[in-house]
Amino acid sequence: MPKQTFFNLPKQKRDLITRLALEEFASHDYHSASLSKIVERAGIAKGSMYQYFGGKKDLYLYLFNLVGQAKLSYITSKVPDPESLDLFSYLKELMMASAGFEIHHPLEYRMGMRVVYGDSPFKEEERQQMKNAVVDFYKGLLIRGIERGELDPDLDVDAAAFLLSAVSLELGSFIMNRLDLDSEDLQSSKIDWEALEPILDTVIALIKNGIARR
Amino acid sequence: MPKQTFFNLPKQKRDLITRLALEEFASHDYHSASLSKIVERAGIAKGSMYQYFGGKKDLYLYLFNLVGQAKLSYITSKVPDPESLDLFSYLKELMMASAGFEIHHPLEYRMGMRVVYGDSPFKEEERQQMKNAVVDFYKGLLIRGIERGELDPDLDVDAAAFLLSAVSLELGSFIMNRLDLDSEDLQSSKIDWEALEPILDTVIALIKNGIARR
Amino acid sequence: MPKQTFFNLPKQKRDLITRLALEEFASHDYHSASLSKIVERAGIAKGSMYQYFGGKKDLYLYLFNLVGQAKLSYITSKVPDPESLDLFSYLKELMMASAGFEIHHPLEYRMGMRVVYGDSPFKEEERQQMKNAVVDFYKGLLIRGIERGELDPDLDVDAAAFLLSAVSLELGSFIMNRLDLDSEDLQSSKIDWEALEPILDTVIALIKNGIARR
Amino acid sequence: MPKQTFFNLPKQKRDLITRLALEEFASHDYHSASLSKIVERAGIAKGSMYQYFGGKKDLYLYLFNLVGQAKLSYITSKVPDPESLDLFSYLKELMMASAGFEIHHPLEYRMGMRVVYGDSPFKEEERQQMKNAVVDFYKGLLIRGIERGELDPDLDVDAAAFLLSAVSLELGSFIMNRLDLDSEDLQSSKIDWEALEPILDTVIALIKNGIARR
DNA sequence: CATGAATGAGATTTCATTCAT
DNA sequence: GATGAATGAAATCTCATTCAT
Repeated sequence: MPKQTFFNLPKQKRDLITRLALEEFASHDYHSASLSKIVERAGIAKGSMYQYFGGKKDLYLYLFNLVGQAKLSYITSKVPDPESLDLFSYLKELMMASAGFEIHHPLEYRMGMRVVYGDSPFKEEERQQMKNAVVDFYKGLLIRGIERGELDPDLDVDAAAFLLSAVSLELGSFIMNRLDLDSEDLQSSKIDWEALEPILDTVIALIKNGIARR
Repeated sequence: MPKQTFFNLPKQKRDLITRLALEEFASHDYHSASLSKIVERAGIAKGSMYQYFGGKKDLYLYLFNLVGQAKLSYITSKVPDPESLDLFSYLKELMMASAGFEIHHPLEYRMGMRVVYGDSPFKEEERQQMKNAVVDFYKGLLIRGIERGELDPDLDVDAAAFLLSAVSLELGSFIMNRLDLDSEDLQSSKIDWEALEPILDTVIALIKNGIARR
Repeated sequence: MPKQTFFNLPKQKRDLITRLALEEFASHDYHSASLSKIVERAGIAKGSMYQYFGGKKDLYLYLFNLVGQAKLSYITSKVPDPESLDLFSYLKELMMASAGFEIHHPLEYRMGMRVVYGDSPFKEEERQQMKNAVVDFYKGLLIRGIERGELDPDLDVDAAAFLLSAVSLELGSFIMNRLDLDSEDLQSSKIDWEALEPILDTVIALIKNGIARR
Repeated sequence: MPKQTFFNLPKQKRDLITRLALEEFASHDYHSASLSKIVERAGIAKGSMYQYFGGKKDLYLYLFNLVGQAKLSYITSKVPDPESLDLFSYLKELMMASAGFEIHHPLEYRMGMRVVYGDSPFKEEERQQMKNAVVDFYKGLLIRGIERGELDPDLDVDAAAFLLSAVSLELGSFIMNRLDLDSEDLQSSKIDWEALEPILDTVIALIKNGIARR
């Protein structure tokens, strides 16, 4: 919840501040991230940041929400209507979109990871809620899958949702490994988008059928 | 590599310092963790820490090794000979032991997670190596499984190892959720150890057979 | 290269800081000089110094340049055109001005001596360059003297320049001795300026004719 | 004035400590020189230094005296009886010996320079006394020269002594320049001893006859 | 006599935040 | 609304010195 003054800024300036702040929080811990560095790079006065935001925490929360919205709208725009696909196709689209976000918005991705794993001004409770939100989303998906007869009604939905959430959390790391990329490649976004699909096919197949011999 | 001074301390004091340092590094990123806080809580002089350790980084590396050894010896002591079990039984034992460690050594567990995800004095390269070590371990396991005919020779070993590593990373979080525990419960270790087994059975089954309807 | 912040300060405050810093660096080696002491005496916050300067080294370099400029402008203002005087008269004027600077700017003088002889953030190479600059200046003077027929063409210019540089370095010490002064007298500047001239005459005569019997 | 315990040490150990301490004080300011570093390198306990010496200052004074004695005995051993030589030949021998000391005992030389120019636990008064001791020595020499008819009775003895003292202080620096050496060459003592003589001849001639055209 | 752990002062530096202009 | 100087707490680390064993 930045102050109104922030939204009164010319879009260009607002975006500059947002981007630089995001870069800082993406590459540093909440505690280690430095407002001083941000304002220095942005070429604005330190006091101005306090005209725009209530303080460091306020800025953090703003970016956090921004990242969440960005991810949501990215994925929403890429993934088709869940009703039009069977569960596993939908899962694949979802994960491809998710991977796409990580690749095309590496800053947002890395900030998101820090929210989950690193220091943050959130209480532990709130952190758990975030993780649960993902799990709950997958739970909803699975329940619908059962209702539509795509999944076994006896499926342990909690456990399966956990499996999906664990995979999706680490998926980015796996893809980078598989494509032999590193963070810098992400920045420059020279990703072979079509190379993504077979990787996801493989992962989804494993989730679907397990690793056991048939 | 603490200095000899540290090892000459009476065990009680040494353990106190180790525990307090571990608590600090378990609840804060490397940069945010504060030597000053540690010595304050330990009731020792600031200079004394520098008699014991070369500096912050030295202390961190010491704890890091400690955690690694603790985990290794814990798991080694709990998990039976891999040759005497089929793959999935072994996996279950492994993950139970792993979960047991997380439950009974929550500080060590959280410090370990920070090494993987948070800021650290390690170079990115070294961090990747650690993650890869886990994946490689699972790869070895899977390859043996194939050789023993327990797994399909066509299994994508990399992808499957990634799946296992992702699950094992998040397993602690899932168990805490399932048992409705939080960090404080972990500290007091009032865990129903026998409640663990069915949870693992479920997870292993999912990994084994996937989530699809049969 | 202090920050703009420093130059924006009211002259009074800027001068206070400069003077106190100069006093500290004049009476202590670079390593021993203490920013903490300076800010304490100046009655400003520790952090403020870092608004003004990049750090200890930056402050040191600033003072170093200040001293150099002060000396240059002082001497330039006192010493007449070298073309209008014979070599030894010019030398005398030069050394009188130099002594005058040492007497009237004792802090600057002592800081300068420390740059030459004491610890400093300069590399040894740079220190040599400074010393050489003085020697080179005298070499230039001597060469011109030869060209103008005032000196023997066979004069060993290097050795003579060394002699002049050695004398000029220690001249202040000699004058203080001769006039029975100490550092405190310098501070209060109760110097009999006219007493200076015969001393310099004597020294110049020695340099000119040597100490041997004629 | 070290404590008796120091002199009770086996010579080998005593020399080791002396040498390492000298190295430290030769390359650092009094303030910056570190007892900790010395004992670390010497492999002895910190407390032991306080059994040997009253403290940092005591150690410093001990080394200071040692250096003085070393220089005195070195020069005494090299320079012939002053009665057997004319003044300028004696001066030349003196300065050659002095230069020889600087070259063959660089640590002692550099420590001596620090005593004169750098920070030290001596009061300013004491520092002046040391400088004066050198000047007084040259004064005695000059007075004897006058008495023996080698110098003009009207010579300004004070000024001439100052000249000699200034030259002798900087002589080392000049020689190093002339022979194109640096500190490291000193350490390894690969000095062409015979190259020294003509340099000194030149310098002495300048002192003797001045730089003026005849 | 030797040891070396303990101490606390003091060093440089960074940071979030406030507030007068 | 923008500025940026001022602040002081807090961080890491080094050091000379003491003292119990």
